[in-house]
Amino acid sequence: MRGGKAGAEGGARGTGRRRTPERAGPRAARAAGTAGEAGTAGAILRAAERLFGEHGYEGTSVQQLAQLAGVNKALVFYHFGSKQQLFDAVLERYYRAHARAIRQAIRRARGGPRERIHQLLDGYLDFMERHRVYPRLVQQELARRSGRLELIRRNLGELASAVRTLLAGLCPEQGPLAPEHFFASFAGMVVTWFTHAPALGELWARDPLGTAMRRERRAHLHWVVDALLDRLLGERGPHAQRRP
Amino acid sequence: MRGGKAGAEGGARGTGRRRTPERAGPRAARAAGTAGEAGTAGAILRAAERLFGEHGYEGTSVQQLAQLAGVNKALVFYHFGSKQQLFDAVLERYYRAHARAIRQAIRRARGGPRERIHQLLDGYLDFMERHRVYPRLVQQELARRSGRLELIRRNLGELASAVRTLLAGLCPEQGPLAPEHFFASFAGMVVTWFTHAPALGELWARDPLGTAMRRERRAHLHWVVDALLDRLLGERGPHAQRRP
DNA sequence: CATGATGTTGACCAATCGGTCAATAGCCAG
DNA sequence: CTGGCTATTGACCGATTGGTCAACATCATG
Repeated sequence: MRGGKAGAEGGARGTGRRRTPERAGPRAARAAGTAGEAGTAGAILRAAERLFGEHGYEGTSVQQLAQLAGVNKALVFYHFGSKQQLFDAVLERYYRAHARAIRQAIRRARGGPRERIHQLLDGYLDFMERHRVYPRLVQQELARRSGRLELIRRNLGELASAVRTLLAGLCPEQGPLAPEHFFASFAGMVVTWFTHAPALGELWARDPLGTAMRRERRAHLHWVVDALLDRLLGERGPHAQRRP
Repeated sequence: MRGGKAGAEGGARGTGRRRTPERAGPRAARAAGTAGEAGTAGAILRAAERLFGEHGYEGTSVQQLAQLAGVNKALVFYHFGSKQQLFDAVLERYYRAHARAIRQAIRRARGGPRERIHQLLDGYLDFMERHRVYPRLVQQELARRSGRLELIRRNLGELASAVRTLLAGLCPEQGPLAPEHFFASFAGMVVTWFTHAPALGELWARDPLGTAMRRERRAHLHWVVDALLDRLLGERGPHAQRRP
């Protein structure tokens, strides 16, 4: 807790302004549209996406935010109510975009289970490549105390249930080969590639986010998908588990 | 940049103190020992490990640090010079412990390549389970501007080269099946399990860090190792690549 | 006891923090 | 032109930030 009235309550000083906390901007951000958000609020939002993604919540000041957006600092509070609510708005936007991308990838998927899984992976990778600060944002939110976990859960839930549906019948429902583990494994393999990109680049003297390396990574992940699916299908037969 | 002289330079005001920045503590932290660090400096270090790991660098104040350690705030600067240098000390300690654990796992490994790989994975998991804030610390450091990338590279390098040695002859040296990709994949699968634990727990109503789930996860990862190795070995034969 | 190094303390600093507020600019409807 | 509404501004607030400093405690050695 730092600065300010530390609670937004307790004021009611002199003027009759009752300080309704639900206000938070010009009529709920322009009809709550999913538009590209031109104008002042949009500029602030874009600056927030970048700075929160690069420096984290605590590492970003409202001053920097306003400066990058090219607007007055007070406008941030006018349009979004508080720094925390601005952060929530940024997360919400990303989550919506992510969920939309996942749904689209599932809807467009064609072919058998194996092909559909490959297409879902491609959709996931596409989204990550288009929104590179997103995994960092999520990770930083996870690290924070009393983060908006329900937001994350809602969003992760969409992807997780998609994976569970796709894997239905291909793997056991419980134990080490449950869909949850495969979901966590692939999310991990994809996400860390982006969050650890600076260190991996330093280590290999090749930019992991460059075109060539991204394509290579994609091929690697598809190869892993096939390897796991083959073993999964093989084990449904007479094969025994290797490491009990 | 926030507070203070904002540069530690340019002072030289009045007093003759030339402000040698190399000072930073009581003769370089008690002979630079790897000891358990009892005493004031140790208490500060332990508090720093916890708070930096939980709230991140920017999210932790020197005040909180000193309070948790039960010492005066000024002592933090006396023993470690600055907040940044304290953070570096914490990272350095973890890196040393990590490198030691990796070396030990490699030295103790017995059997053929497959068995050695399994044992290295176990060693990696053991370390992560014992130091749960470590992956968060690394991630937060990665996200920060002008982080100590060389520190991370040195540490990641040790593990990466171990993986490369173990995989030598088992996989191509370049392309989507290069050791680097397998290294990144397994690091990702392990690390995200810990960094995303709160969200995954919320999602599944089971604690990913609980004993049962940790054991399950370990079994899953060993299964993945076998699946990938089998396919890798199979492809060295007459098999063709599935997805060109 | 005197001395000097090593630890420790609380008061203090400028800068910055998130947030508020009265004044105002712009604009459209009446 | 006049209200009334929204958007914008700059000055301002108390709290907290990382960091400094002179005074002081502690203690082994001369």
